[in-house]
Amino acid sequence: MTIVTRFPPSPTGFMHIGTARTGLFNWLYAKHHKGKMRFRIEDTDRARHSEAAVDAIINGLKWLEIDWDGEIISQYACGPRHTEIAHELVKRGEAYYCYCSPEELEVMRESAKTEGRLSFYDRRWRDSKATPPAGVKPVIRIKAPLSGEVIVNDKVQGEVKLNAEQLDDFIILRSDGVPTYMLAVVVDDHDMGVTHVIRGDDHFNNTFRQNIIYKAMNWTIPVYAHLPLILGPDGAKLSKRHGATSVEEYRDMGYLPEAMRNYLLRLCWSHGDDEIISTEQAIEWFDFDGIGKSPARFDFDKLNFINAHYMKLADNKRLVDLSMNILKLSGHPYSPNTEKYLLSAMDELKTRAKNLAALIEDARIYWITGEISMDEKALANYDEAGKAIVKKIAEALKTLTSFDVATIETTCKSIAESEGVKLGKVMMPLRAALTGSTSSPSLFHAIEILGQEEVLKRIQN
RNA sequence: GCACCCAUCGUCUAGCCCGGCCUAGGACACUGCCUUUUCACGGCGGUAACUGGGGUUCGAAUCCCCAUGGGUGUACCA
Repeated sequence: MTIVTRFPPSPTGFMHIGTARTGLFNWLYAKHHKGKMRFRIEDTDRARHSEAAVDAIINGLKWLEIDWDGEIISQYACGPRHTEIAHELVKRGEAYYCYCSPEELEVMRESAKTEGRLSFYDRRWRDSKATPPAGVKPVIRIKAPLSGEVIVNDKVQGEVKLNAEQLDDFIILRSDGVPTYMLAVVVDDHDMGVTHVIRGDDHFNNTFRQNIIYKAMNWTIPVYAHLPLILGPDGAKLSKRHGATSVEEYRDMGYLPEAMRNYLLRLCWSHGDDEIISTEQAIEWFDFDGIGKSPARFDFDKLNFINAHYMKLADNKRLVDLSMNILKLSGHPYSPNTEKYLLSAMDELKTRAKNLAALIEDARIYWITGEISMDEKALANYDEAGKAIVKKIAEALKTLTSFDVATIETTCKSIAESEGVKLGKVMMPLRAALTGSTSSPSLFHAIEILGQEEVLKRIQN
């Protein structure tokens, strides 16, 4: 039997980090078992629907380099089939029409609340022979079991039992004829041949309800795996106030997709002491037994560490291209030679930064143009004595006939010696003059990369 | 409120299912030293946890119960 998982996001306008994690796990599980992952857009909410929102999800997935099998299915487009099944269920005696008004339901809901019951609908139309009220469009409700225990077998959570009293005869077809989510998911998953449902734990309670539909249709219940949720650093639901929550934000900060995958994988899943896990290894190792049961907090520090690791491994040209995008995104004016400089300096730059936005910041010496504005610390280094030293360096550099790292270094060191100061006393003013800051990559390298003419011009300014 | 789930360093986790090998391991973060033209990187160290209380047992992080804390769900949303 081929294993079929699914990725069913609802188009909200961006791709949440939790959605990405679920997608990754579905993808890894399918890959591990040489199965397939289907892609379905849960676009039944027409009010919120937009093509741009769908694109955001697709782009997010593509950026993460997660692929899927077959066409993208629109849940909305499957509406007629959902309706058909709803009526089929009525025909089979597994569902029925309910003519309750919103007011009636509100009364039931209130009394359920005061009595501390979870289910509230009193099933008054379940086996009613009464004449339906005129002019009322009914909903269709499923017949939930009246007593006993309902059991969900979950690959992560284990066997979970629920008393049938907790279950309502929930609505599967609204009065306007639009199917509900509960019905649509089951029908789509069945029609798409989904064998394994891997999703967030927030869906767990739905599972009991969805199984009622599976049973009523006599369909095979899929294997379930409910993943613990990803929380914010403070343990509360991950939201915007914690910082970036969408994958595109991480992309734009210059995180690498392979790093994102590795980090997300390690939330709620482990393989012994392994931390750095390539996608190939992940596919080989991924299975349900490595998934933990408790929710995990999103930790930006660890993501940074993982990203820094993958940046060191990444191809220089690729990093230059990505950095240029980020530089453009930042809106800073930059030197026309930036790309060339970055390529020469990338070996060093990529070992220093946690992400590409930080890399660009660190690499300012390679892109700044015009007058350099110094920060406070730089200014302190660029005092009268500093200025004098920088002037001396400029004069010395001017006379060099060979402009390489070794010669530049020797030149600077001999100036320090003749001045009777430590090398730092020479380099810091120069750094201030060249970068406007007190931290930068190795100046010897940078000076070589920029070239004699450019460096002298900058010192002049 | 009710229902379900979870509970090891600040964080991610190993160990738990099949009690002794656990004076609880790894990683991030933090921190000390080394390296160093700055800031980083890197190398070598350090601090730091079994939520509490009852059982069961010769023995419990590991099994059971209760408490507490946290999460999720409770729609004619998805």
